[in-house]
Amino acid sequence: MKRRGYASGDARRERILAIAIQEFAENGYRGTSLARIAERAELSQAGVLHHFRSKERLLIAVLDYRDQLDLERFNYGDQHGIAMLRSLADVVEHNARIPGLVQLFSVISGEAVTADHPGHTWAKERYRRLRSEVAGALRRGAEAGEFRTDLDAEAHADRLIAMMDGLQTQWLIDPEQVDMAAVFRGYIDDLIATLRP
Amino acid sequence: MKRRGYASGDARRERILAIAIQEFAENGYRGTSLARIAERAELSQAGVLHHFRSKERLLIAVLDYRDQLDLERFNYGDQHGIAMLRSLADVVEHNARIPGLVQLFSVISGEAVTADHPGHTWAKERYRRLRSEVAGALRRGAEAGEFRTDLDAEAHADRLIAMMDGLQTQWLIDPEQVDMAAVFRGYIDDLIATLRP
DNA sequence: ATTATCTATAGATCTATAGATAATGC
DNA sequence: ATTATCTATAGATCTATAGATAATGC
Repeated sequence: MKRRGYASGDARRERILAIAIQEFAENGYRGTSLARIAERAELSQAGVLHHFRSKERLLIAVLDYRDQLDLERFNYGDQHGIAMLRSLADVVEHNARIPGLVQLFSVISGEAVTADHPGHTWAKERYRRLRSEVAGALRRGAEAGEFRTDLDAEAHADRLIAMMDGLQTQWLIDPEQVDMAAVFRGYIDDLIATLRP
Repeated sequence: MKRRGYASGDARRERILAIAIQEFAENGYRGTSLARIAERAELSQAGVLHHFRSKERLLIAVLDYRDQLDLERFNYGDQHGIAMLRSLADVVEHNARIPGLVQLFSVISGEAVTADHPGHTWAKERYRRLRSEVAGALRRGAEAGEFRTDLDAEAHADRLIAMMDGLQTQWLIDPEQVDMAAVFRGYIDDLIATLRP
């Protein structure tokens, strides 16, 4: 069995992770170099690889870390129906205040459409989980009488996720032009009206 | 004044362009190497740079070429109202048959959120043009009596573009799980019903 | 004369590993 | 003993340029 590591090591790992988030978000996986991360974390490049065995493992660690942050903030399983939809709008509003993390996700998802990208499996599973959680919450809303019972939960889940992602891309590329949070909230309001039984 | 180039050169440029589309689509700008393109086009890496003066210029040429293909297929300015919305659904259906080109756009847009990416300006202008064209076509639809007159054309344009892009990402990452064309057509149908005066 | 190629190479990168030394904490 | 570092380096890349040679077409 393995020991956990020394306290100074834990702190350093946190620091590397925080910097790696910024670098991957700014330059993607392929555009990011370990040397640059090492420089900013004030240790040697080999030092970074002592804590994370390869660049690929570092990316995975970053993605897991981000997922964990999300989970702490927003637990999809807790809500359903109209409350869940409004929570999604809150998430988008919150995201508008953290462009760095949004960009990480957006850039990596874009790169990861290729099967051999180290983030491919992560992205695939993330979408599957998100889709089934949102669809489930919609179905529970219909059962609770908040939505019409003939709604296509899967299709609406796909649409909701697509709308969030698509607005993110537009907003990141040209923030002046797109009020991501307002446009998404408009969509949610219209959707609630449409789905009313 | 400069001559246009010899016939054999034109053919070679076309070939390089076609291969570059595939490579940029597969690996992004940063993940693509001129050497690999050269190998596939059967000339030396320096030969590629004779035709396109730098890697950056090659990317720009690829993006312009793709825009031109799009323009030949679909002229947004020609249509408005419900017909325009149905045409958008046709475009998505067509895209489902050309994953390579869709992926090029998706990967480059993802990378290009960073301001220093060579495709950043291209992406920005592309979104602005698209947004104003779609919004204009919606407004003309309202004037023609097809849509209610209080519609927010800009917001709906943003939503439509976001839906197309977002569904593309999901579909590229996990084609089995998402029927991009069907989900988008469902959105269009619902939208037409909602916007009816 | 212009264009299309090639080889060779400068000058930067990059990741990952080997092997050494120092600090930590059971 | 384990962990945290470092330096040094192997072994691959990469882009862009210089300079030479061959083909094209006014």
